[in-house]
Amino acid sequence: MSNALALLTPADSAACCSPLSAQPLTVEQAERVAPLMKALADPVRLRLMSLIASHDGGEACVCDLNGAFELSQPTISHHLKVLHKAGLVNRDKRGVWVYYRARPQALAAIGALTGCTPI
Amino acid sequence: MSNALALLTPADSAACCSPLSAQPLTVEQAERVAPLMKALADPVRLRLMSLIASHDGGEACVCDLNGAFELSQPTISHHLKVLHKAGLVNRDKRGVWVYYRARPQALAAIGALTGCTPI
DNA sequence: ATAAGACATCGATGGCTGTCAATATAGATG
DNA sequence: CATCTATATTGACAGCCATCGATGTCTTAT
Repeated sequence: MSNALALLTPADSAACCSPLSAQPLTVEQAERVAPLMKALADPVRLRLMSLIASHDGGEACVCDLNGAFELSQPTISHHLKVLHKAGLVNRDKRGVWVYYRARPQALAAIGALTGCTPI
Repeated sequence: MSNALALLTPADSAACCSPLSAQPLTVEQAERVAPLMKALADPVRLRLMSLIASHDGGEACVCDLNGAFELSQPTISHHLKVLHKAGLVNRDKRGVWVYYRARPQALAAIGALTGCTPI
């Protein structure tokens, strides 16, 4: 699981706001960010990510998430796997339960392109 | 072409940074942002958007864009159409040439979720 | 050991997507 | 009008994706 987060050098980030508008993205930058955005570009996964990130401690149990959707348990499991493979969430099994924790750096990597980078 | 940009109320934006982590997205919010992100979640379209946004005057002629990729002209045309339908760029035909112009509000709508909202 | 619960994986299916070659459209120019 | 150039549309194809039911795995409880 290589990390897709080292997207921008400090110099890039200095070009606040929207580096995407500051200068053309390199092929490499585009190919690193696109999978992140793709993983998040789904209503269910956006809500999952938001539910996890806004939950107490920045993490949520799958048992909390399944009930929030009118989708089968395997489908939710699939979406969580996509988020996990993209590096947007960490997975932590504790006893019978599995907790997913948001990785703010991953979100920031997208925000760094489309919005304003804090620092 | 309904506008997909009125994503967050001023109250939402006040919750800087990463509203996605502040409270769970509503179904409606998620369904409005996801198509925007989906349109941008492709390496070619990310570069197209960046080329357009960073070009002089925030707009670029298709003739400038075709040469930047090793893809057929119809394929670039297709990707521009996707960006246009998502509301990420405006289309302006002037004579024989077509200019695409970035809509910063659209980018900001994504940045507002994943990063920090300026104002 | 057996059963029950939490979550993941598998296999299938219908729909969407990126790409191209071929063709169409429309404006400019001779 | 005929032609050239810039861009879009069409049709086809291979590959990916969201979803489900069925099943597997692992952990705890009885």
